[in-house]
Amino acid sequence: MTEERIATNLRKGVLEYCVLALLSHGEKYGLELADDLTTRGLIASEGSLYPLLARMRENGLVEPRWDASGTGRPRRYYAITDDGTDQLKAFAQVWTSLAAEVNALLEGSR
Amino acid sequence: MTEERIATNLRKGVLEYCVLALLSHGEKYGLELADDLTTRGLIASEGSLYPLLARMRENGLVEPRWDASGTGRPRRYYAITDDGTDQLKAFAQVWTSLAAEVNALLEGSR
DNA sequence: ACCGTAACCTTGCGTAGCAAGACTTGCAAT
DNA sequence: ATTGCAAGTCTTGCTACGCAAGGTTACGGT
Repeated sequence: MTEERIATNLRKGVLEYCVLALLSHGEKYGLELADDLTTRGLIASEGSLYPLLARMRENGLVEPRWDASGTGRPRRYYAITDDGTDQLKAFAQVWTSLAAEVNALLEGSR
Repeated sequence: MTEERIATNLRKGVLEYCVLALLSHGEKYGLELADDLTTRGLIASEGSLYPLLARMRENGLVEPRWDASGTGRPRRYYAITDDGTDQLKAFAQVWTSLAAEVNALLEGSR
């Protein structure tokens, strides 16, 4: 309950870059990303991911590609773009310094 | 520009607990908190802090006290409550595991 | 024909940070 | 006295994002 609320707000702003980090290893499709992120505790449902992927597509951070070669419904594979890679680097810097500040505060409060 | 947008979203959900952590050392008043948090890069302006303090007050996480003994305008000092201390502990756990996941992803993407 | 399931996407909602500025109070200089 | 300034508190309007729930498309098994 209360911990879910905490986690929900923590995820804001982190998720987008976790997707980029995952894609930096190679392309993945939607549900594959969703399952991975759910396992890691970074999303609560697909409802967070698909709107996010749409935004990232519009902003040119990822490049989608339909693949209907397999069986079942066609999958949409996403690859990271150069812009996405740049954003990922920028995020890593901001994250590192913010995480350091938060850790310092938490350390000090014990 | 872009880094500010990144930081803005990262701050969501972190700020409330950074305030609790700061108050766990002893009570502080509004602008004192604001200056400290600004220095640490955790808020961009007081506009984030005062509404947050109002929410935390309503939720019983902090206990305010007017102090007009000194010089200048009266200050409103905030102290952390038992509920606030509990929330801070809960946050520390959620934060630690989420930060570990994010760090793992960033490590892996290099 | 029907159902389950994988995969994709949409809608409506609540929440939280932010910029900008309003309001109040005390003090100091003219 | 009056003006100006700075410290301090709070409000308004905006935007962005995660989420739950549900809807859609395509295939395979019975």
